[in-house]
This record gives sequence, C-alpha cells and structure tokens, in this order.
Amino acid sequence: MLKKIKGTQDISFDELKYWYFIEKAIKKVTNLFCFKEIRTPMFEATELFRRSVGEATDVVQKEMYTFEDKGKRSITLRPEGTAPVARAFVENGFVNYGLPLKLYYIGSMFRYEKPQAGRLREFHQFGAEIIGSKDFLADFEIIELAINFLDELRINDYKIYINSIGCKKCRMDYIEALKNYYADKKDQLCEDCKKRYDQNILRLLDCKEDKEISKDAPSILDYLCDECKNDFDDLKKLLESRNIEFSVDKNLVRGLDYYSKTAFEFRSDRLGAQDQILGGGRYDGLIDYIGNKSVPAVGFACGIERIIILLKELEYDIEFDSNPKVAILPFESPQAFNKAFEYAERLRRRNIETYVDVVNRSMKNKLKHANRIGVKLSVIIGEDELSNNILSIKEMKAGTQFNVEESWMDHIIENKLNKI
RNA sequence: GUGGCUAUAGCGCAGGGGUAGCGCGCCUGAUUGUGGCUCAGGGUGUCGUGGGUUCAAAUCCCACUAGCCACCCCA
Repeated sequence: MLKKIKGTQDISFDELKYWYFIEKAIKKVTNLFCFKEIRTPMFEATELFRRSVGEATDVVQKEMYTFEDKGKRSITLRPEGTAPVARAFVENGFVNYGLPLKLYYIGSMFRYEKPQAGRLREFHQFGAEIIGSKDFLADFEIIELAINFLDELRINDYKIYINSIGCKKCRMDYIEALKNYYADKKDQLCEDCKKRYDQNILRLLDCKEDKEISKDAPSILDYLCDECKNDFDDLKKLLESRNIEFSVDKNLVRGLDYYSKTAFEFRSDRLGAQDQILGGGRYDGLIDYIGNKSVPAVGFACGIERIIILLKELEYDIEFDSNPKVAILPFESPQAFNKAFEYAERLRRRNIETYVDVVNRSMKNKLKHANRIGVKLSVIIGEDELSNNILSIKEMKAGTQFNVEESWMDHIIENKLNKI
C-alpha cells in the first residue's frame, strides 16, 4: 500500500479542531495587534536560504529539501518563514508602505530530519515580524504578541528565556574571546563541537555534551558594545515593568545565522525533548544580505504541532461543533429527490447546516446514517408526504416525529432547533 | 546521520513453528417507510516488505521500510 511520506501527517476530523482553535487565536491576536498577513511561496530559490539562514547551519547543510526543476533551477522547499518574508519585502518594495511593517504568516515548512515527538518533516509555523524598527520597543512588542497568542490559547505552562548575542561588532570580539577560551580545551570537546570550533563557535555554548567545559566560558553579555548593552537593558526593564517573567540564558544561541542582538525562546517542560514552542529574535542583517538595503527587523516563529501537543497535554475541552443540524432524507421517488434539494436550499438560506442524504437506500439506513453524523432533526420525504404536501420531521434525540406543512417547514425547523 | 523499542482487521490490542483471535467500529437481519438500546448473524487480514531456515513461518534468522522515543538539530 502507498503510504504517506515519512514525517508528514493527514489532519482530519477530530484533529482539526485544534487547528481551527489555533488559527482563530492567530487571527484574533494579530488583528488586535494590527499585523498584516503575508503568504509567500512554499518553495524558493535555494540561494535564498543558503545566504540568509547560513551556509554553515545544520538546516542548510543537511535538512533542506532541495531539487532541480525542469528548467535546471535549484529549488528548495522553505525550511523556515523569515527569509521568504524578507525576500518578499525587498522584491515588492514594501518600504514604500511606510515602516515599520508588521507582518505575520502561517504555513508549512519542510526539513529533512528524523521525526520524533514534536518534530516532523512537514511542519507548520505561525510567525510574526516587525520590519523597519531597530528599537527595543519592537522586540518587546514581538514578545508581547507571542504571549498574547499563547494566552488566547490558555497556555501558560512555559518559560521565557532571553539573551543578546550582540551585533556584528561586539560579536567579533566575543568570538575572539571564545576561541581563546576553548583553544586549550579543544580535544576534550565532542566531535561535532570540534568542527563547530571553526565554523560556528557560538554553537558550542548550547551543546549538552560539553556542558561542563562551557560552564565557565566567557559570557557574550560581558562583550556587548554600548548600544547592544543599552538595548538589552532597556528591553529587560520594559519586560519587568510590564510584569512579564523571563530568565536571561547567556547560553541561548539561535541556530540560524541571520540573528543578532536580542534572541529569545519560549520553552515548556511538558513537551519532552523538543521543548521549544516558540523562538525568535532580531535579524538586523538579513534584509541587507538579500537586498543590499539595511533594514532592521525582529520576529518569532512558533511550531503549531508543538502547541497542539501542549493543548492535548493540558486536556482543554476544545469545542468544535461541526455536526449538521438537519438531515434531509428523500425516499425512493425522483419527486422526493427534487424536493430534498429544494428544502435544503431553503434551510441553508436561513443559515441552517443541512445535510442531504445522496444515497438511494432504505429508510432504515438513511436514519442510521443521520444518527451517525449527529443531526438534531431528520426530514423525511416519501410517497405519503409528497401526496399531502407535507414532510415528516423526526427529533433524533427524543425519538418523536411530527408532520409539517411544506410552506412552513423552514420556519418551524428554525424554531425547533432553537429549542433543542 | 546514530541508538533503543515496536509493526497482527478501519481503530485499540492478545497470541508466538501446524485451520488467524479479542474489544470497539463496520455490514446483514429481527414482516417490506424509522436511527440509537437489545438480540441473532457476518471477519472485513499479504500478521509492515523482501529474502533465508523448515515437511510446515504470522511465529525463528537476516535485510529493508515505517512508527514511537532519545541523541543531534530546531519550531
């Protein structure tokens, strides 16, 4: 049998209630914060991700779905959402809409990883970006938006960690200091970290294997330039005065190259190994890479599937009433079928969810099916009803049945539904 | 990419060299136009795939694939 591709999922019926719930919260919160939606293509030129996410990152080196199309172009299914948004910003001249621009997106991302709890090959992210503000105020609002989103979902079982990884200038000094620190400890490091020493030394900090060695490594916070330091302090002060709890995690380093200055993660210990539900930070250099235009920006991305794991874990009762209210069951004759569609149309005009049984089968089976899909009322149309210009309405739960004159039917059904 | 565990009906599971099982669901019937509840009946299956051992494999062995979990990485 043909099966779905590893690390992908079919989302249907009961599972979808979580998605609707989350999508509703996204719409509500982004709307209240005046963020506009943007939808970018699911695939882009490979070059975009190599340059922005970074040649040396795991995402680019081993996790991208890259292929050549028939025109010999190298294409990549997007592994993340920020680079495409930045590309769209540059390409469409969004500067002209007036800055800052507050955008959000929601959609599929693709990474070739080995699936496990909270990790899929096709997964979904909700992300938000503020493009065109270099100020800590934007950092604050992005974090505030994320918190409000989680509040809307009634999720409060997480912790916020923040850090500053500095701008280009101060990072240079810091990397120097790190190299010095690790230089004589290099052969004690794990295999991966030996490579990272040259390629991306910041990553040594959050390696779980070499925790002991990294314990006394110099902190980036001691190397921040005045501007970075002030911005970080201002952000912390603002968070404090707005009563937002957070911890500074000086080892927090983001995995994508484009980040700078503020970095933050929201983690929950209810999630198992993949404990990060949301992550983000400032990426002042990204738009410069793509469009040679220096536009500062800050944003976050949130893993929808991980949110769903949390919602399930918290056992919230998420209502999702998708049951049709009325089933119309035409019986045996072409006239009955004709009437069925006419009645359905009349009921739907009154915004009543109406299900028409489109299988020509026994009344027993029709009612059984109506019961199965959970309708409140069944409308029976057969010989007897047709010849008397009436229809029979059965109240499924009570088991009672009554006749209605045809011209009154939508009225009476509407009334009846309000009483059930 | 590495490791541990797992794979039997639509779903959840038991069985462990010799006729394929249970619960739920599904289907049929209990006088022809009445669901649910009850009763009676029905197994709907390539026992993940391919190979090997054997008179005989769902069962033992090997490989592969997929799932779960962890490493790694990230959301």
